[in-house]
Amino acid sequence: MKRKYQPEEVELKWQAVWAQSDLYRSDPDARPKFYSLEMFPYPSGRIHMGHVRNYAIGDVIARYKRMRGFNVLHPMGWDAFGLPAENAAIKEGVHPARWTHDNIAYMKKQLIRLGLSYDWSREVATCEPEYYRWNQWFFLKMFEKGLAYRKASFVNWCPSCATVLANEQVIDGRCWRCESVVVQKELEQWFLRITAYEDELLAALENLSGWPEKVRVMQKNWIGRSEGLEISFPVEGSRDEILVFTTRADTLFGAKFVCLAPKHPMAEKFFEAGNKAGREALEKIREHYGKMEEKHGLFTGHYAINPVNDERIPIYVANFVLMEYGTGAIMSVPAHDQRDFEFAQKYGLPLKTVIRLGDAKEAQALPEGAFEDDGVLVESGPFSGLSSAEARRKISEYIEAKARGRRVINYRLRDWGISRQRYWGTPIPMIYCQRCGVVPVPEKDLPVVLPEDVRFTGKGGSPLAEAEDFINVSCPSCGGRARRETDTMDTFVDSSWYYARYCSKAGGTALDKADIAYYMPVDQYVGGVEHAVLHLLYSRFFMRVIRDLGFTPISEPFERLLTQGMVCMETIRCPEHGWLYPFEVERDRCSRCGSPVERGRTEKMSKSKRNIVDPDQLIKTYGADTARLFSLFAAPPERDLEWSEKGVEGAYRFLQRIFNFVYDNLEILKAQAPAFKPGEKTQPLVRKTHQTIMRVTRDIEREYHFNTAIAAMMELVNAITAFAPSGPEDAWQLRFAVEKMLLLLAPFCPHMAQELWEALGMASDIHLERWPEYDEDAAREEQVELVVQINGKVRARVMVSPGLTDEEIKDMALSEPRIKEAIVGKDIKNVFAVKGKLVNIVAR
RNA sequence: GCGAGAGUGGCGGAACUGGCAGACGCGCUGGACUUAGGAUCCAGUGGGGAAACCUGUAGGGGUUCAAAUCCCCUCUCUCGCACCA
Repeated sequence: MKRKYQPEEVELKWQAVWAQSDLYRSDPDARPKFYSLEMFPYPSGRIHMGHVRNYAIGDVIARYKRMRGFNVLHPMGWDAFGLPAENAAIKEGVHPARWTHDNIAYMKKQLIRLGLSYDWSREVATCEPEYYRWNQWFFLKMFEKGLAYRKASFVNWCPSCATVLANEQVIDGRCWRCESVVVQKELEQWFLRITAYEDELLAALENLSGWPEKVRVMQKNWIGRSEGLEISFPVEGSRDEILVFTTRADTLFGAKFVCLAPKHPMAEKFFEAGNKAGREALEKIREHYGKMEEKHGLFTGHYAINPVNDERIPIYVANFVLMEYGTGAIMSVPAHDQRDFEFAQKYGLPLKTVIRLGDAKEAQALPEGAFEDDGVLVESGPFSGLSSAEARRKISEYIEAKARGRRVINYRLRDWGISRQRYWGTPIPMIYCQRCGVVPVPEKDLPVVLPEDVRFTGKGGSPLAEAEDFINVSCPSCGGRARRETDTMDTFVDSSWYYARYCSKAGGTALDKADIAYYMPVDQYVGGVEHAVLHLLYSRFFMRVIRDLGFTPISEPFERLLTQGMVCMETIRCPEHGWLYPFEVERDRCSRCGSPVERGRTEKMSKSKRNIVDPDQLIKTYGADTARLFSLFAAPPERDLEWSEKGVEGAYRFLQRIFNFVYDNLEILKAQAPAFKPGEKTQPLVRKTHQTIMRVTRDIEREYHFNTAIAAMMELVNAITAFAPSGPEDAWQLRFAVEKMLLLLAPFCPHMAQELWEALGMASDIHLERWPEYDEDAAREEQVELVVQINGKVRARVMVSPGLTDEEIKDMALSEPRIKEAIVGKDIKNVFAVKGKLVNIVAR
């Protein structure tokens, strides 16, 4: 009775064995370590194809490195705090803890079903007190070091729900629930001083050679370092001064007005409480602040003095000037800055050209816009004639010498506001005492546990703010009545150090120094580009805090980073029913109304476009090995992947062919000794096997190009199935090829490889086997094709033995009859030979 | 607008430092086995041509004995940033 490939049967069998034998558990030992990590998921309910791809990539790396003899740490956990759990509580009345734990249980089953080689003994869920107590501990340490502090800051506020909204709950400026217009409200909040590390975070990017250039550039822009000059502009008729920041000191002589941010203290001063009309006008400008729209300005009635030429220029309040960057005030040079140009146009302000391109003498027509490039200075007093770069230096020196300002470096990066007016997060371990002020929770009192018994209404403040038992405490310092902080931490705090927690099982401390020393840093991190800035930057920041707390000398958490592409699929629309799921289409028609469907463009899988594949369905139909194989075969990991049902079937067919071949030839294969005969290297199938090992190894090592590695394996399988053994004498070649092929397949399709490994009579676990070695001599072809070109066009092909000298192959090429014929009557100008495989004859 | 990346058969994608364009898979065509084929196996498959041969990697120029690959210009697409002074 012939055995049929039934993936579910095979896969469940081995998953049970692996779980039972703890096969993927890692503990420090004498071997070199390899830490393979994928971004842990938010437990949203079910995994999606993006997860499948992400974890398949990480799993191949982990399994491959394990076979290469590394002690591989490959953990998994849950980014378990977050807003959706709270939304579910509001909408469906399920407690966030319950919702989260149910989701984790389901998703964990899904991950196990994919055959991923995790060490589950290291699983963490960030919503467990055992985890978040260390968030609190890190927070206290940072507070001690001045890295955590409190200041007023704005939040999104829905006046109707009387609650704070996260950015993702604000849709087109309106509340996601009631559609009221969202306003900005100022609250006291906690910040982490990431800016203390801004220089280091920026400089170290240069050395992150294992990271994609793209991500490094994004972080660099995010940190946004710029060198410039701070200049004091005296306010006419008063002792006040306005400090501005500019990177274009060379345009200083062209400054025609000064603009203040609406919240600038001087704006406040210019429009004092008594000035009712002025106050109203100022409030109006403030409403336009931070919005990407037309520029709005308000003349203050005051003038500033340009320190280089004593020119008297008006002071405005402008909505486009940011209080958070630089000094909150700018000098405006309308001729050389587009924004200032637009502002000047609107308010009829003059402009003055002080930079010209090269030797252009004639006046350049301006109305089109500002000239923002560097050039040569004109009408700039003693600095006229200098280049922009020189002028920036000279003018800066001049300003500094006159004590009117100083050179400074500004960063776009702001401190990290971590306060969230939410329930489902880590409580910030702080207490407010009327007598002692802000008092940290003593370390011995950690964790500050999130109370379970709270109400979720979606209205009013955070549910914590109404939890009286939680709020009311006695002050740790004076023992008097005090209140707890009710804000919780941004969940990015949780994910900023989880990778370190995985390798540290110690219960009594945040991290175990010895374990960190062994496992850190992460050797390969895999995840989506969407975390290119925030998560990855916060993690780099946290690693440095951890370092400075004395846990480790390591600064960078992730040695190598792979950002995988998105999983995309064709979109399908019915003119009547809109977007359709793939299963709603039958023979190009809508299964509900029978209208012909329109096939749209390929886009990222999303529920709203319905171009999704359900991993559960996929695995049920084809099995985990096929799901993994196709995910890895259809594109290299860093590129977008186009999902294709037909392609999945192709992957399934490939596995089926292997399975059928092994079972069809089991007698022959098993009759062979597991060790192959030495000295038989010239056999074609053996050669192909060595070549395949070489290619697969090289493709994995070279940027994890699994797609070409799989293509090589497919070629080998084609060669294996085409091989007809003439008898027992050469059947050993088959045995050899199949055995190696299974070893190569093991990281990609772990169940199939193990099943057939066992079928061959092997007692060992294939995943504990060593990655096969190749022999370059055995891989070398006996004959190679020599391409002969005349003037760059292929004119003949000759089989030659490899290793001939350039002279020898040139001679062979020239003596080839077809070549002789083709060059009759022509002059041979030159002959080029390439590495024994190509000859180009130049003949005229 | 600025920054990054990418454009190769009907499709997904190969081609290490310039050296046979199209590996591998999908689809398609023909055949075999079949009551049947949407199963399996075999053969073919960039375009033109009966063939020799010509032509072809977004478009145009250039460098080179030789260009998908290097240089210049143009076009298209994707992603990121976007009043950061």
